[in-house]
Amino acid sequence: MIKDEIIGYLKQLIKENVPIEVFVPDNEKFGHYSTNVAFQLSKTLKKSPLETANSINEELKIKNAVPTGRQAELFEKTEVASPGFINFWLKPEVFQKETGEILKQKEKYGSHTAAGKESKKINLEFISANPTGELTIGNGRGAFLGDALANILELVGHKITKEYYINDARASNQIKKLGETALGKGETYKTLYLEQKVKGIKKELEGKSEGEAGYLLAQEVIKDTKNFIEKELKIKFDVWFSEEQLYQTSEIEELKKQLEKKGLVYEKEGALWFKSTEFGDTEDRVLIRSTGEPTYFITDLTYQLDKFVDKKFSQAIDIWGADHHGYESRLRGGLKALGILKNDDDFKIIITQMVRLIKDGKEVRMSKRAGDYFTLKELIEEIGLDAARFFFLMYSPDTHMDFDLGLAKEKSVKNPVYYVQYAAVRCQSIINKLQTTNYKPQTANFNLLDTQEDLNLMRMLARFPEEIMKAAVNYSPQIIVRYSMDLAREFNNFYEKEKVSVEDEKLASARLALIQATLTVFKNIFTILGISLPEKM
RNA sequence: GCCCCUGUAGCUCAAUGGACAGAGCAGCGCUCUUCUAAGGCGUUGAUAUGGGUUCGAUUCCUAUCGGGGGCACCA
Repeated sequence: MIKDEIIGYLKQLIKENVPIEVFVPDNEKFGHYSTNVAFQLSKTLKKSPLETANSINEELKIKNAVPTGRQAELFEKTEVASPGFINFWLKPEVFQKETGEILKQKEKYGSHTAAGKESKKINLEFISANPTGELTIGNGRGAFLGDALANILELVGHKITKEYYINDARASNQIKKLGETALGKGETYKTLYLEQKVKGIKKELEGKSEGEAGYLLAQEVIKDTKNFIEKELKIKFDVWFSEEQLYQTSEIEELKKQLEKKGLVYEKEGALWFKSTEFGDTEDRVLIRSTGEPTYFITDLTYQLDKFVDKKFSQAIDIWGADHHGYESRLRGGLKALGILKNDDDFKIIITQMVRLIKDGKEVRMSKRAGDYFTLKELIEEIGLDAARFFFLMYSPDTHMDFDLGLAKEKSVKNPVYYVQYAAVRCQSIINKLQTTNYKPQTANFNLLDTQEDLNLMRMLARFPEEIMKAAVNYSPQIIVRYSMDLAREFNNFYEKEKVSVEDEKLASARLALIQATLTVFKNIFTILGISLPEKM
């Protein structure tokens, strides 16, 4: 990454141990890249940030004057700006060379090898919806987030296992309630969707207990869900983990003993409680009910423990809906008590906030139980997978999203996803049209590309690996979505002002190669986000 | 009452503690004999409120006032 090269040079100059940050400033009058390191240094040096920045810049200038230094190949100009920023302008060759890298690395461009740093083995669990109905729009948010995040983390060199936890235990209350619904003895989950599923397995249900009936019905729902996730959402899970299977082992029992041994449990009113208040929870929680049945808590704790102990993941990432947030301190406390977590990040929980669905100016209440909810399936039928993915991914999970159905549908042409796709399709279309001419992009001389628009586009392309890294470190796919919009804008600007088919064939070849590089980055972005590249628009 | 998010432009959302707070949509005015006008250019417009920490606060702390969600021997 270009950014890292700059950091490398600064490290040679700065002996003090301070973090060196280099970033792309918002305003281009502050340079291609910029650093605030003088502010950090001024404290230890007891000089003003401006003085500090000036002395660093003087050293940079001296080194830059030596024609053999690599540094001299990097900086065109460095400048100090009040109150203490150092701004860098890089030579065109830096970006011209980087554009060549894109064409060389192709679909690998943007990825990082985890050499030097430890490549983590990460378990990423998401969706994990209860098998009591179809996936909701809220599930969709977690689904797309998890899928894109997996792609991003893989690009920076981690090994990701995508996992779906199925809450299908016969002994659980939820499955029993589902069974009641299946047998017509209760209406907890009564929906049209389930009624149809029940019809399909009427014979098998006869004479079954509630737990068994619920389990059977759950299997039908899961079959559907799995199919929907793979075929419609285009998400591929590595592991589908069944809660019921956990009940078949002795692991829950063993965990109970382990906690007892550590003195972290006590009995009260016939139930076994975990002292979760010792780990930051607001109250203690039941592990084993007075009926002798384990709660979801101990089952889940067993499951999470299994990720670290048996399967040897170095990090587990869970994506939850907002309604589960209260559960975090309990579960985290349990894992801490067992000595599993070295630091908080080992078990990373990402909470996605609610999606409010607005229809005709009014909020559509979504409840599985009420049965009048708008499903993810319906949403995708209405606005398409690309738009759905893009729209959900462009916002931070912390945002309480308002999703206006009418708007999404009616204005779908103006949805930002089309803006980005349009730019990519334009690239493709230019390539299709011109690649049959005498232009030879494979022998492109990028040094010929030196107009403002050429350079702006190349600079934007060169940021891609840096954006991937930023997105990975912050677990934030929305960074890539925002970047894709910036790139589309930069490309459209380029398109307005520069042409590929110019008289000078060498220049034309270079331009065509630049278009190819742009398309490559677009394709890589689309792969991360899971959206398609239309052939025509 | 306690806990988790959250309050930025007319609307939906951005901004690892950085410089003049950015986009899209909506509005207004330009722009297609040229590789896709689903494009480009210009323009109007915002950090809920009061303290604090800092060279620097939309960001961190605190109080107040709003909004969403959660507080089960459900999962």
